[in-house]
Amino acid sequence: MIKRKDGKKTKLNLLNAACEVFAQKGYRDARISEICKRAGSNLASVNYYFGGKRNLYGKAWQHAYEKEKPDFSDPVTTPAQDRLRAYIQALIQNFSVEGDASLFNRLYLMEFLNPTGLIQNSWYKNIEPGRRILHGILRDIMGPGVSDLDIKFCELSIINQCRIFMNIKGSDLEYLLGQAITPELIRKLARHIADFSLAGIQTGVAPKRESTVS
Amino acid sequence: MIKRKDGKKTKLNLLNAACEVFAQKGYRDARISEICKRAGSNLASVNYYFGGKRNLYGKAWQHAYEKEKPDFSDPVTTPAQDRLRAYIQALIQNFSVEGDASLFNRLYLMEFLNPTGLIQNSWYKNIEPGRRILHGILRDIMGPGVSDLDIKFCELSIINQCRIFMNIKGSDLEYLLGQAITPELIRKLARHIADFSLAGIQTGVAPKRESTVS
Amino acid sequence: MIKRKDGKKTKLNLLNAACEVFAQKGYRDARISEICKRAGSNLASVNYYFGGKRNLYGKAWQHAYEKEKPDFSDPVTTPAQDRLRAYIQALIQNFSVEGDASLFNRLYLMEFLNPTGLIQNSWYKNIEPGRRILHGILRDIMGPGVSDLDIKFCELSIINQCRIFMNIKGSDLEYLLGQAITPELIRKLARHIADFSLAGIQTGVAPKRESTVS
Amino acid sequence: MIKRKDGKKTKLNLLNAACEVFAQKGYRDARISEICKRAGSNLASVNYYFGGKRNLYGKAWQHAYEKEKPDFSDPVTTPAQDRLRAYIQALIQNFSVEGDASLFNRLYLMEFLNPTGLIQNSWYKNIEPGRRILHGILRDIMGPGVSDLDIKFCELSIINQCRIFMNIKGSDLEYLLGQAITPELIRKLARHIADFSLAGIQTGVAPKRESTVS
DNA sequence: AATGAATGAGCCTTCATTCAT
DNA sequence: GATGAATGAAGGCTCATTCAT
Repeated sequence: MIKRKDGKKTKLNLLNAACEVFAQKGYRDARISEICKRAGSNLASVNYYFGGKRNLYGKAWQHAYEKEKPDFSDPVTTPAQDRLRAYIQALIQNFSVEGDASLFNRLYLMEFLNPTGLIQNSWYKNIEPGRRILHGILRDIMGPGVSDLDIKFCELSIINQCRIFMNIKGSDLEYLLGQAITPELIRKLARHIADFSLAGIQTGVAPKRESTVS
Repeated sequence: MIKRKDGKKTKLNLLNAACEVFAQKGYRDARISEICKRAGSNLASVNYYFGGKRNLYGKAWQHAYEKEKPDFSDPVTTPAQDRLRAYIQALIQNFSVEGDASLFNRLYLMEFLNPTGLIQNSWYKNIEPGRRILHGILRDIMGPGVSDLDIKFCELSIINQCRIFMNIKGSDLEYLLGQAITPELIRKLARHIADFSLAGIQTGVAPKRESTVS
Repeated sequence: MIKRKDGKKTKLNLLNAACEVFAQKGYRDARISEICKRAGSNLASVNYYFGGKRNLYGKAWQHAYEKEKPDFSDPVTTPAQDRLRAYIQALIQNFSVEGDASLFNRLYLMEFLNPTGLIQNSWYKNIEPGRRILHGILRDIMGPGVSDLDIKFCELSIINQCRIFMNIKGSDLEYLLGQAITPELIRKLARHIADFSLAGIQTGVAPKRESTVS
Repeated sequence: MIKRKDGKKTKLNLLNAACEVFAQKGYRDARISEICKRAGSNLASVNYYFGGKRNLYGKAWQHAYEKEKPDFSDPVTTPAQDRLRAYIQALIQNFSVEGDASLFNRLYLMEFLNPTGLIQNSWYKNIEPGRRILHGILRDIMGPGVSDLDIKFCELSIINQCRIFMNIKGSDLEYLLGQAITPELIRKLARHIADFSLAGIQTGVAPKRESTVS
């Protein structure tokens, strides 16, 4: 069963294995020997296909993002508030695959903590597009009279609420909430965030208190 | 020949140096040689005083927390809403020392990503107390009729909003907001979070919509 | 798609590329990947055509010698002293192609320093023939009364003088002589060696001092 | 017998072992594992003491030179011709330690063939001084009327004659000469070179033929 | 006949730790 | 009590070679 025709497959195996191991162990603690073992390939294959551990890390990062890219493709005809709910739902799901920080999010934090310099412009390429969609939704809700900064503050409020799973271990979250994390609970949480945020957004609209005015 | 008088001082130097290096490089990339050099001590001193790199890491974690512990000691007589504003202010300041993720927060994320098992019960000992205070404030605002889960959801919404600096590089944040991060901007942000959250909290109170009811 | 028609050509390309790379980098530092790239052939072609790096090295050695074999074919009727001058001229040119040690000479030194055992009897096969010619010339000049050892000493004196370029970098030689190495200078040098040697040879002739007599 | 006090000794052992192994195998083929084994030290000791293989190579080169530095310290009152004989004797001995190319000469050739760039200015620091002495001797013999270039040509003629052992294996030389290489033979050879050269030198003097005049 | 995919052996280096002082 | 010398373990990478096509 010694195959010599699956160049693409082996590469993909390595990529997947790398995502898991890098996300689990971090760049330095990740052993290419383990990655190769999981991918069922030779120890030298990482160098052969990617030219080294560092390059593999960069490719794995991108690969993980592609796999988990959230889908925000709601028709513009949908009411803005419903679009926001869908957005939050997608985001929180994205952040909470498997209950713990998802593959990509772990890699994102890794890069945040120990920048390798191998992920060039990740923010602009990967994060920014999704944020722009949120910006559009918020503009629709808040109206043209609101300043861009106020909208951006709301973006941050919403996105960071959705990042629960990025900053806390599933087990700790369960301890805190006093109950197991079920899909049902996550849905409940998404609804809370949406309600909470829609109310918060109103603050920035209409009567326009002195709130964010210096 | 300035020897033999600074047993405690050397230990403290090591601790401070360790905080910096661990926070900067992460556990694996941190070199005890660098820590010792910064502390102005001998290469073997880490082993001598702490018995190894792993133990030093644990101690450094605690040390960093003590140094940055936020102060939530508002008198209970203060109106709950004002206490919440103060709480948020303290939290965001804690998270944003120097504009980037603070020392302790970096270590917190490190431990989150690569649990060493050396930080036993850190959550319960260090994070939980502060959370209980927030819980109390929210209970005061929302009243006794609200379920504990609803309050905890609000806790999460608030805390995570304050964690902005934990998940994004200062430079990326500046790009996003379109302006430099000044103390003034941070105050503005804190005010936004307070306003946004106070509005969001109301959702969970009074008319009690079907919100968090499954 | 220019395949399957150049078996011989590819082999020759490999041989030439190998000479260059081996001479430039030495046996160990030479990379067959580079040889193949220069030859415009496949990475596996070396093994296919030559059965491995070691064998290729041996073939390249021979190939380089054939390409630079000096021409000592002066008619025996020419006066012996003129034949010596021509010999020296040929030798020094052979050793100084391009101003630096020539291809073959580098390979010769390589093999001298790190015998691979692949160049069997190189001395006897390649060097010896030319030396015999010199021996004949010297015998003609010095006469039948001179011992073979004395003649051989003169051979060595002459040959080694011609080996200037084998032991010193062109740039160092220029520094030493205080001028650029031009064809003109090389001719001057050849003339010096001839004059110098012809005078030296006389020592071994005639009056026969106690010189080389133990 | 585990010693912890012989830092200097271990370093010296490594240096000596390195000279041997580098001279024997060349830079690339030399294994630091073998060097360490010969020095009776740990595999990591090369990095500890020298910071890597490359640095060790540079130090070994210098070390080998110091060990074999020829002694040309004849009083200036000695007749120039005798000083030349002594010089040649010293040079040929230097080049022929053990019958084969000596340690330093092998390293010299290695560097000549595969410049590492680690031997900075070695030529000027190590080779040049000895050459200047020869220059002085020749100037004394040839008189002030002779051009510098003519003297330098003679330098080259002499030095290269002495470099016999740098270019030919001892065994090949024995084959060529038809006898074993004994100290007696080497002395005889030195005498030949001196006689041969002294005669050659005369060419460049007195009547000043058209010799080196283009 | 000739090639590109894939491999395995081995080397240099790093670095936390230990030992003798 | 504290230090500098020295070590052992292990990891990433290189590269000639082999295999299946």
